[in-house]
Amino acid sequence: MSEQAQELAKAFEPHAMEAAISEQWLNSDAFVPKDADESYCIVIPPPNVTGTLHMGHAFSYTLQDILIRWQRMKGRATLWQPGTDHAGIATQMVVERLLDKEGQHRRDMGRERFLDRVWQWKEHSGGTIVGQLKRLGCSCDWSRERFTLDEGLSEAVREVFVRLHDEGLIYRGKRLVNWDPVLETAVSDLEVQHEEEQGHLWHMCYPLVDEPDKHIIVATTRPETMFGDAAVAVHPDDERYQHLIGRHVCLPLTERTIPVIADTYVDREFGTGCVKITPAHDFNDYDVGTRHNLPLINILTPRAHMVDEDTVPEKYRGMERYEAREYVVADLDAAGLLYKIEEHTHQVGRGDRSHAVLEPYLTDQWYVKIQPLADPAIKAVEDGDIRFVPKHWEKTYFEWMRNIQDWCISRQLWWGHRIPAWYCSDCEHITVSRSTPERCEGCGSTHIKQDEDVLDTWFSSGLWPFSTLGWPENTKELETFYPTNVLVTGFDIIFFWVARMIMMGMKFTGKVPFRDVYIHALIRDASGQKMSKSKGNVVDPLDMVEQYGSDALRFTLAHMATPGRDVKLDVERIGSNRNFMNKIWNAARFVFMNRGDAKPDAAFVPSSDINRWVLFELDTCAREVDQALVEYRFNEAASSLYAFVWGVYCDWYVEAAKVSLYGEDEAAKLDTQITMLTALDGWLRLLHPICPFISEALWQALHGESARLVSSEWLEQGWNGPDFVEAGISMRHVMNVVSGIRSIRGEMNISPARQLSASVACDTALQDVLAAHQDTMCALARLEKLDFLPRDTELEGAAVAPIDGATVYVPLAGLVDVDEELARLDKTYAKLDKEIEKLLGRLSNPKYRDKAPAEVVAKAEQELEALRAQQAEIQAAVQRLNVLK
RNA sequence: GGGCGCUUAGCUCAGCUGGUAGAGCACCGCCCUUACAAGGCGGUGGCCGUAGGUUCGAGUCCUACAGCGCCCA
Repeated sequence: MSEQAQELAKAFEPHAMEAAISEQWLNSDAFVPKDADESYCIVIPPPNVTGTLHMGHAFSYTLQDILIRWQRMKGRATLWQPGTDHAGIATQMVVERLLDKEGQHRRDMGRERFLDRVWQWKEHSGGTIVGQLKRLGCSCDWSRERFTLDEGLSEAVREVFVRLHDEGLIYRGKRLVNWDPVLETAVSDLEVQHEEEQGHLWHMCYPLVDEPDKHIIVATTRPETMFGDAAVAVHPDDERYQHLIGRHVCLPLTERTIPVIADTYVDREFGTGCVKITPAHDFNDYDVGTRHNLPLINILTPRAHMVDEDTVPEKYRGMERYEAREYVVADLDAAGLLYKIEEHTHQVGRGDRSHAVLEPYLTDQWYVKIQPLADPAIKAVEDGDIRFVPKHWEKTYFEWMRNIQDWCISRQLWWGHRIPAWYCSDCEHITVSRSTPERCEGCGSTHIKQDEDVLDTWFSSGLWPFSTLGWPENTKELETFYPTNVLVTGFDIIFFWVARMIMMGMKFTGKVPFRDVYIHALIRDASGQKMSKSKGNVVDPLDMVEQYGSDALRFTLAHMATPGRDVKLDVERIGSNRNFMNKIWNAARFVFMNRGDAKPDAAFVPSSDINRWVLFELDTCAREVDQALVEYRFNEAASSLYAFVWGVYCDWYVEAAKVSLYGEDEAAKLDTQITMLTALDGWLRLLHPICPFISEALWQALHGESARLVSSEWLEQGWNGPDFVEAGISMRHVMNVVSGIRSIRGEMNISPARQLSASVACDTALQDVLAAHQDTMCALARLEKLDFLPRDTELEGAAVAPIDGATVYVPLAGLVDVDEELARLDKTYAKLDKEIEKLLGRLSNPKYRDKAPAEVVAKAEQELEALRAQQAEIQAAVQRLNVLK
């Protein structure tokens, strides 16, 4: 037994092995890009610094690592740029919750102390996810790790802000925003989750000013906002209400009167066809208000309590919005002004972080004028400069980009990039500057104060592909790696992030940030539910790594990464792939036990068919894997490897190789030793991108401890010349014979331990081919004897397996009874019959013969002939057996 | 309301440019054969959601419908 085999444990044990390999990689420069003519770069979608690795991350990053490792092996200068995102709202919330437990609040602490606390927390737990990525085997260049709040990246943010501002593309405006009353910040349209909720439709009576005994009934889902009403609107063509347009109604519970206006926005079918218009608290009403020049009446505080102002009757001031609703409804009812209440389901907008019901709220915010940025970004995809994979995601992108709204970029948070704008208290001027200014740009006053707010996190993430490479400096990295090759991410952030990177990239570098956008699916649990902590159906990738090893998890994820479909993760699958890893492990052990003094040799041309055949199959597998990865078909790469390694190398090749390995012929033995090592070397290379740990460990066992697969070359041999093709054909026949015998054995329940003898009836040409592999067939089919008969020999008293070009006989003599064999033959006959009928149906159609390509017809005819021959054999066999009865 | 996706073996899913259905798991036999029982060998199982159409030929292309899911408003 060789040294390597002794070192390898009998069963695959990922823990220690993965840790050791990981350490080797991380303590070397294996992940640092080498110099090369061509480059390849992926920037990591930065995980949230507060986060821990979930299955979605594991999936996405596994796919990226596969691409990176594959390209690295193909010899490109390869950079996987890592980093994390400061995740403004999420991180601030986490720390606020911590403080809450200590009975503290950030407002009491003050900005500086609070931020100290967040940084402290970031230092403490910010590294968690990075450690987890390493555990997964991610081959990022960790020496280049970035954080969105780093100095360099912050500089990029200020640069972009100032430039956009100077060009008039960033402006400050007072308008309605989506306001989160719990977090007390504005959020963008994208951060609103619209959910259908059960609510009510309150029908309220607004009396007419000049006919107090008559009233208009308005229907609303938010009665408490009535204090902000500026009008009642009806549809201009609504015949029911023509006489009301232009008149006034009394606003109940107040002293105010408001006009009745006509606007086509009103849906005549909805409610009563009369709606209250509250311009300061509803997006649609805001537009109506603008058209009709209505006043904006704010009635809410930032925390969604009723304001302490004249607009709200004294009684309701300070009430929380839902409390106020109850009182308003009760008071209207008491006044006889509540007509009815209906059950009503409607869309409610909630904050995606706080889950609080958002308020349309009138505030001053900073906006990016987006259309000038969007146009080139749309064009880049239209022109094919950026390619979505799968392509249909383009539609989603276009749909959003073509209806894009100006982007609210200010957030009323503390954690993030502070807006580089200073307000002067002596004049109205706002100074926007890259560096902190001493005085007001307008009047020179020193009474300036920086904007309290920070920028939306996505504002900095949008710069990620070039800010991480050193922009705004013109760095070597930028020159080498930008535009990057592919962005790998989930569809859920096409708008949030992908679109913004394209817009910002085009604007500030003049180039697309990446050529391809590979959109992968979402990971769900085994029953198709989205994984979430609250549902408790989260499968923790680290648990899986713990249980089955990183390679098994990675292989499973790659295998399930079919384009355009969500992934239902079944833990059992990971278990079976762990078994695959064990299979690999043991196959390698076998090779090491039997390698002798041989070494793998990529230039070696084996002399035996078996050895040529396995290299031919390996070559095919290499092409398949390579092509699959070119097309981002990770599942096909995984399938090809599985089929080759298990189905070809382990199931057939290793078993067949034993004949020469255990035999006396030293030349044949060496031929096999070199081949099995060469093939192992080859498929470990192919396996490396998907299963880096086990492939690395075994490759080092193969080549010696100083060898590193991670920095080695991809397999590109070309074992596909005529000799290899021919060997493949010969082996196909050999395997047919073996399978035929195994079928008889299996179906007749003949013990595997029992040695059989068999005969093959075939023409001399095939006999020549098969005779060369007699030992192999005997070994694989467990035969003590195999002989050959002329093609049309009929052997009596034998079980029959017709195969392509031959008939295999296994003498029954005392093995099984005749009836059993007859039943088996019947079954086979019926199967063939079905096939034949199908083919006949096709071939008997003259149009088919006429129009189908000649080679297709010829193939069908050949098949038919072969099937008929097999059927004839069975028929003959049945007759012979019947004589015996 | 607009858009997108899915529907194939008991389960989870492959099936790329149309050539006549595959895998894993499960299940049923027989085996602890000196790499591996986390294994080996053999086997059962499918009107490819429904209805039309194009075609010599449709799981694959087109249309409609149904069910499920997602996104946007």
